[in-house]
Amino acid sequence: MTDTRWLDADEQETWRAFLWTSRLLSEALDRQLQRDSGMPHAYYMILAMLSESPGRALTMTELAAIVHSSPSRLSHAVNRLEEAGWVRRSKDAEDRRTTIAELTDAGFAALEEAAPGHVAEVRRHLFDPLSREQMTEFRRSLHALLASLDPHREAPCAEKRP
Amino acid sequence: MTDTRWLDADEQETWRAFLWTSRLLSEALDRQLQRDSGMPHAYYMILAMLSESPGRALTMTELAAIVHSSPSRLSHAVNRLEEAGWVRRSKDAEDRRTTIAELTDAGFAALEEAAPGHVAEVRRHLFDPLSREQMTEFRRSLHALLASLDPHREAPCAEKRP
DNA sequence: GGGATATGGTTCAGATCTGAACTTTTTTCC
DNA sequence: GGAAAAAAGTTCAGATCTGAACCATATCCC
Repeated sequence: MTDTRWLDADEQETWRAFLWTSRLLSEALDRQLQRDSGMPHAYYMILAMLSESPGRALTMTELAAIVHSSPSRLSHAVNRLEEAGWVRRSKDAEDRRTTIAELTDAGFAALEEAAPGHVAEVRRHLFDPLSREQMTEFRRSLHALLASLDPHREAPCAEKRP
Repeated sequence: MTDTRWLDADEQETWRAFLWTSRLLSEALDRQLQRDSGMPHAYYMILAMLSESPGRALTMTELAAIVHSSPSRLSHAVNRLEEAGWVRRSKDAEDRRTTIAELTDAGFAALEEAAPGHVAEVRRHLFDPLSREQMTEFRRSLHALLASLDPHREAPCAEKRP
């Protein structure tokens, strides 16, 4: 770090716009979900990812990777979801180290109840303001950023190669 | 909410890419700042915004607006920053309700120490992966999103009208 | 076989964040 | 002038998150 190359005006502006956009969006989603369904966005994601999995179940490690959570955070979150009756833990018979988290029927119902409002909020803030071409170009840029942020491509939003 | 319009494949992909990008970026910044300077990004922002203000001081309300923090969160954060000796609180003589937060010399020094590494991280993850044209287009999209997320334009990254 | 290492998860301690309640001071408005 | 409302912050209680330490099981490799 000999000689810092500071951000010029356009870069500053872009950086702050990105910061504000991501914070405002995640706050809007959290507020909507908390208000209408009594769960933070992180918990919604857990339910959603489980619901898309075969058998509506995943090991804790798989689930942590998909929702990008630390083992610790996920463990706490699943504790709450289990208290709510939305997820059930069980031990794997093959490998007794691993814990399987399974979406309960009540959890699936809660997710179905929450989804429409959540999707509407995402659409309202993320897609309604952008034209289709803008969205495509925007996604291209995000994938370029992901290449740097996630060099091993662990994120479950792999770039589709044409 | 009669009939939900779900996200199509491209929208799903865009939405997940955005989620991952913003989370990975904010984690990368937090990790770098915590490791090299012992502060989370939110605290860095407070120091940075104070340093750019006349007299390196702002009222708590002004500061909360600029860094987009709730009054409560800001109050907690300034407690920590005061314990670290980086910020000093004082009462306004005119309006005895308001508290003024002022960056100390030690706080300014800590900021100067932290800035190069932080800027390098932002540049590395946000600007190196994008061409200049991509960045400009990306910023345009962000401003379109901000129009919906921040209808009263409270964010300090006002769209420049040509 | 059996110790060293790796893997899967949880727990612990502590930091941060959230929303609501509260205190103090100022402004508004008869 | 004085009660009611607003504004500025703080504090309280509780939720969530973080990183490190920890336990249990499984795999590796002589």
